[in-house]
Amino acid sequence: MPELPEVETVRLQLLYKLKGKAIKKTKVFERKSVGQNTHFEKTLSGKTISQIDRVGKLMIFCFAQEDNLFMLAHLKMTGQFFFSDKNGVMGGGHSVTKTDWQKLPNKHTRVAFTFSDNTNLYFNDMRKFGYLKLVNMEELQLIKSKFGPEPTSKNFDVLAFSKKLKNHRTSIKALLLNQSIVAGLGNIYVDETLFRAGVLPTRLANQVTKSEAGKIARFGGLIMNKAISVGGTTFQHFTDTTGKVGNYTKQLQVFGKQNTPCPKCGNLIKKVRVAGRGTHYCPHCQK
DNA sequence: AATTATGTTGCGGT
DNA sequence: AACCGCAACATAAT
Repeated sequence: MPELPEVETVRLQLLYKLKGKAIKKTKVFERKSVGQNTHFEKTLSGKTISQIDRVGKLMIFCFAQEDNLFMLAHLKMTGQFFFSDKNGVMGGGHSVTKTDWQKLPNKHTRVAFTFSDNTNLYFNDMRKFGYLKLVNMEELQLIKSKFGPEPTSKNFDVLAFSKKLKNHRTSIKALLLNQSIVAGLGNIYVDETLFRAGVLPTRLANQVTKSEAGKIARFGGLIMNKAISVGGTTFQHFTDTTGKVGNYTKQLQVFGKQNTPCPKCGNLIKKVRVAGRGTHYCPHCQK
């Protein structure tokens, strides 16, 4: 589930915990989760995490004294990270049940790292869609170049976005899910954004006016920044080390609210299938 | 018990 | 090129 706000929340928590730590040992339980790379463990041995960046929903681990090695981490639908030290476990990813973190590693643990101070990082991923992948600078640049701008960015070019919409005749929902158009929105925040902007998910992208495109961009950024500020929609953390507790779930207006009254007009929220995804909207407020 | 849904993305086919 | 549908996989809910 993690969309941009959730990934950003996880990134910040991991950065706080992992910056400066040297990898002592890596254990791969599921080779598929590291792109079948048989040198994964050896390559990371002794490397010190210096930074964690992010583009869209993709995290990018950087290492000290290494300008040509990066570890990409994509959570896809069910990926999670857990960090454990003598104080307990902290986790981030999709929603978590007790058994996920009470005992680690467990049956969903795909990769485990032990650092030189004997703290641990676990990558869990029930459905094995997510991955950790080692790349060089050239590969990283290529991957980065495929992402569109993020609506959360101050420099987001609304006019360029509006013009881009004119080139497509698929639904606005499908386009907002396309990470090469705008990066970071997923199924939940697309529905929330279109509700706030008053635009039906089924509207063809090339029929969206400049004014509506502006609203979509503005609300998309606003909603995701707000979600980041409260720790995302589905992120749960357990031994709270930062003092930040929060959950955007409470602020959802339409997602998962089918057959309940619209918060603006009171008509019932509908759920249909658009672009192959469950889609929630208000038939009265969205045109 | 079989079917359907789930937060993502990349692929192959039209 | 743009777009659709589905596959990747596991689990919970209907």
